[in-house]
Amino acid sequence: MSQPPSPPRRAGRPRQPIPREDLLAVACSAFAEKGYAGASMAEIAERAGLRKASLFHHFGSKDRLYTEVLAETLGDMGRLVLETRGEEGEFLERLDRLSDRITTYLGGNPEAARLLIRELVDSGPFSTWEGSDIVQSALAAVSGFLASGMESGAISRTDPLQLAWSMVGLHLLWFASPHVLKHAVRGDIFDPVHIQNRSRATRAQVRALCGAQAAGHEHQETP
Amino acid sequence: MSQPPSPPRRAGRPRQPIPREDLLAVACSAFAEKGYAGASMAEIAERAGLRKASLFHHFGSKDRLYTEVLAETLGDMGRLVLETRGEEGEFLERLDRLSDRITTYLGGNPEAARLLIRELVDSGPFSTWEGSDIVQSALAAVSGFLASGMESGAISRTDPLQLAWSMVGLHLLWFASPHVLKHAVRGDIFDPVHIQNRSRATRAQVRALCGAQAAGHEHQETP
DNA sequence: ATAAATCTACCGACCGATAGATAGATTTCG
DNA sequence: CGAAATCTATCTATCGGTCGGTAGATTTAT
Repeated sequence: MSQPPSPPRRAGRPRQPIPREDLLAVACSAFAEKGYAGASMAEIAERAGLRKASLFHHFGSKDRLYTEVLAETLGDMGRLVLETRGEEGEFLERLDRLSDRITTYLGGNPEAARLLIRELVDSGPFSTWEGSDIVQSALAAVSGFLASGMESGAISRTDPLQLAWSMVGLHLLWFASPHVLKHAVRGDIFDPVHIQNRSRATRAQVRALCGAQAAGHEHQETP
Repeated sequence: MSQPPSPPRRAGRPRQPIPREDLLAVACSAFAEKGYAGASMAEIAERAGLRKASLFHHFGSKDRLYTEVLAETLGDMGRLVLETRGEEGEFLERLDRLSDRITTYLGGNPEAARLLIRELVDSGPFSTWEGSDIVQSALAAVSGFLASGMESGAISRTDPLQLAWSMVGLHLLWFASPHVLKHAVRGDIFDPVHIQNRSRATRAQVRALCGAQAAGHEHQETP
């Protein structure tokens, strides 16, 4: 599972330093798998192929490393929503686009969903920091997007907040519980085939959840 | 935040021992808030008003304590599903009943949703134990229930697994992220008023998600 | 009834391991 | 040279867990 006494690099400035993004990627995977408390700096360092002290040299503290990792994923998701919300086109079409983008992103980044869901559930030391604002604004953005769909009559009128958060749960939990689903589906949910299946399913589910018609006819007449 | 040198009880057999269920309740709350890795036995003991050594006297190990806590909540949820599935009545009516029961349970047990979602997301040391089977069978039960609804034509025909897991996410995330929602809704989501709101919302959402008609008319004609 | 024996729930003190974090030496790049 | 990146070594705090003991409660023997 690991090479125990590995002196991974010799001391001194290396010919080729480990890229910062690689360190972040390893940390992201560790935090996603074990959570903030469960992942140790030593383990992250070992996985990345350097020593714990070097990790501290780069990031100062575990908090800052986690924050940096989280900000990246959180930023990606936020941008996804904002981008789709700002585009032109019919509402239902953009709603589909949003579902597809989220599924594609979460499917392509197996750590993202777990990392996010952990942060949302945690009441840890990060419930009051800046990242919390990002979550709040992202939630507001989704709610606003859905509300605009209700205004235009494209989807049923309900509480946008409740709808938004149910959508978030619907999207996140699937990709956040790969080992539970591993038995149920036959194989890895991050296989391209399964991702495409999920993509199709979520698009339809989100539409249904929002109270839109099935795909095919894009506008409705109110009876 | 804590009383530092508190000698909570004196040694020797107490006149009134702390009930086991109280210890479990405290542990449940701790595990729900901070996760398995984040919650320490010393902290649980302190919250419960005794010493760490006494906790080990009662439960033997952290693993066993956690297992006991989790088994309780997991059992409750499983029973909920099985019970509703086995009842008589129209499918949509039972689907509503299931939504209501889940919302009532999660709303009445603020730790449950977080504890469950943590277990589902974790790939920790418990992904291969007996509790995993409970999760699997619960998932199968929900899928089977939905499949029966598709057979009878009460809801649209899709992949029961994908639908089931989306439903789980929809239900769990709301009650698992109280501090995120605290800003968005005005107040505590575990207030009876908000629970009732959520109850109404989820019933409608689950129906919509499953591709049923809005509440009111219980059967449909296929055009 | 009462005294001895046992049981139960608790405690303080401790253990090895590991956590996050720091200091200082070393080596290499620019 | 000086800054950057890495190492080894170490610190302190805390982790899960153990040990031996203590005193009130319960049971048993006489």
